[in-house]
Amino acid sequence: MISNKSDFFNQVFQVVRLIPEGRVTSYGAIANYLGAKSSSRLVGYAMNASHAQKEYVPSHRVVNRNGQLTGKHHFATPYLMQDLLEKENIAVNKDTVVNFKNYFWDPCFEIIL
DNA sequence: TGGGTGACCATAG
DNA sequence: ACTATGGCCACCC
Repeated sequence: MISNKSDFFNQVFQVVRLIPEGRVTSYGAIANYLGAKSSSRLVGYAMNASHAQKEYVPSHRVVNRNGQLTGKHHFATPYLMQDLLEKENIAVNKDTVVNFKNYFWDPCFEIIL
């Protein structure tokens, strides 16, 4: 149980905050963890509002299932997302996380229920 | 109240 | 291998 509130957005934000430094996950994985596996679009939609949250949400650690930085245009600058990832020792090439599988962090598997 | 939208994903051709 | 399409459902007019 991530949050008592049934707020979908809130739950997404909570999960994203749990992503460790130097790791990434996918929209689908988060949606799956929240029990809405087909609603991965909602996760992306939620991230759109992540900047407005009181608590910091490391949305740069969330990429699509191919490891592509599809949301980079929604950051302050298009290169910010890649920049933040590289600061966490995650290599990015052509908008794609190198060795994405290696860094992949699946909430279902990593969070102890 | 209802329809459009989206930082996605899986499947079909 | 690549493109098209449908589903999904919370959110915002």
